[in-house]
Amino acid sequence: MALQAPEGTKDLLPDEALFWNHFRQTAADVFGRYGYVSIETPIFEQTELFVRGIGEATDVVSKEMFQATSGENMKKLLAGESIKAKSRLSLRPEGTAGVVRAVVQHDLVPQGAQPVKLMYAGPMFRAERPQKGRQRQFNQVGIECLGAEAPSVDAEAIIMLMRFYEAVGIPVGSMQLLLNSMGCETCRPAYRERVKEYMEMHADELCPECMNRAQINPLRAFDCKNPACHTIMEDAPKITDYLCDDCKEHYGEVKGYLDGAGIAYTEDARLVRGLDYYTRTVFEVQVVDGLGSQNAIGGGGRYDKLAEEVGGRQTPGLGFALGYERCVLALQAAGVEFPRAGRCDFFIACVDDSVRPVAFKLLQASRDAGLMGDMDHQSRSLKSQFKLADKLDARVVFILGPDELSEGKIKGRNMVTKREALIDLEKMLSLLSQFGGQPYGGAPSARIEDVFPADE
RNA sequence: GUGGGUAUAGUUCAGUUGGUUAGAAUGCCAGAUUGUGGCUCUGGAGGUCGUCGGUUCGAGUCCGAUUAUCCACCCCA
Repeated sequence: MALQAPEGTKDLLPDEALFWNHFRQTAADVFGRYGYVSIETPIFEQTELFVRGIGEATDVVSKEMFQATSGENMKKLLAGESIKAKSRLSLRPEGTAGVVRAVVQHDLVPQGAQPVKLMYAGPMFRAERPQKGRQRQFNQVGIECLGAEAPSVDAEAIIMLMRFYEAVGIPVGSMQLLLNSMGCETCRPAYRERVKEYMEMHADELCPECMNRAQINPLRAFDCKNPACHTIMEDAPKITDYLCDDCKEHYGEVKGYLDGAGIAYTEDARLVRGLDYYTRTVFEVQVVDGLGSQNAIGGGGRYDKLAEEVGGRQTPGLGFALGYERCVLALQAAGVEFPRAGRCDFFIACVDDSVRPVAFKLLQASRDAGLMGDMDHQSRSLKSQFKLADKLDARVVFILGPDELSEGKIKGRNMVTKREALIDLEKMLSLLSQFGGQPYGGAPSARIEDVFPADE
């Protein structure tokens, strides 16, 4: 049997790849206005980064990471030998840890400096069982802001996130923004203890898994889908009642900024994110249609201790990530039209093979001048060539045959108006050559109207 | 890791209580008189029915295994 893409992976075929590019471009446009600039970090990192950054007890790290060890080291591991810590590599399961590592390594936020605002877009890897809205390799777009503790940064990022969804076409009414504060190192431990105590009081009513959570990370029990646990946890102590004064103030100011910007949100004391690094503000955006049970299209929060965790100086941070594939599902559910394939200025149709060399030369000159066009390479009938031109959505078809060539002309046909006219081949070539110089990547570029005016 | 569903043409799917040469739509290719697209019409190519085994005179159809995939749990974007 023919080989196929690995479990949980998906090819982005041309139309989809086109939309992925559009999606990233939109993100760059929106986030760029808020001062975010791109960063590219490796797709694999030392495993230790994720263990320390995300947390050893998290599901993401404890059971969902793809190891990416070299062949030599893999042999050693299989033979039961140990390898150096720095040789233990993993494919990144999320983007934040790598970005924070880069910020620390290159000291992008020197003491007392302005905060740094970074964005990224690319594939993440988690060895989970695939289902709707969940793949083993999936694409995320995310941002990280390091060096600023102010609540305005939190609010700004949330506003920016919602603006992005809107820009990319997700109906505002289909989204719900959930907001919570998880406290900091001074108030959360006490709160955790209270939740743990509460859970132990209700030990016989909670599922075994939640009782396990009570020991490792009690707050995660808020996420349990078991109805019984759900009702028990409804009455559990709420973090908002236990926030220290600083956290309470911070959270209040975030909400104030959001209110002022007219951003609707739902406070959800049960919103606890599954990554250990989160502190204070956490948020998640869910959609109602199209996503099955994986209904979060984006989420993030503040992580004021993460930089220290990976060996840097104390640097407050905040970020979010949004899942590309899930956004696509949400867009499809909302019936949003996807942008079609790119422009095609012209197509050169050859009446017979004798004119192909001239057509080829003209085609190349046109491309060098900045036009997008193509010709047939299979000696197809003129009729077929027109069909092909139509499929490419060419605006103009140039027809070149022995008749035209003998007079030094070429015929053009506007595919919309159906107007046809003969133009001088030499004039066309010299016109195109004026756009030479830096044909690719440069500004000067011919338009199809320059060569074949739309109407006269 | 656990549970359930599905597997037939490039794609989306039919296929009767097991019975001769496995179908449709769409896509692809070619024609419908002279060198011209979309619409329409006609024709054509394309499938060892996921794989292996079993029951049977006979299996796309029934049974088992296996693989893949989808959905759900867990968790996350």
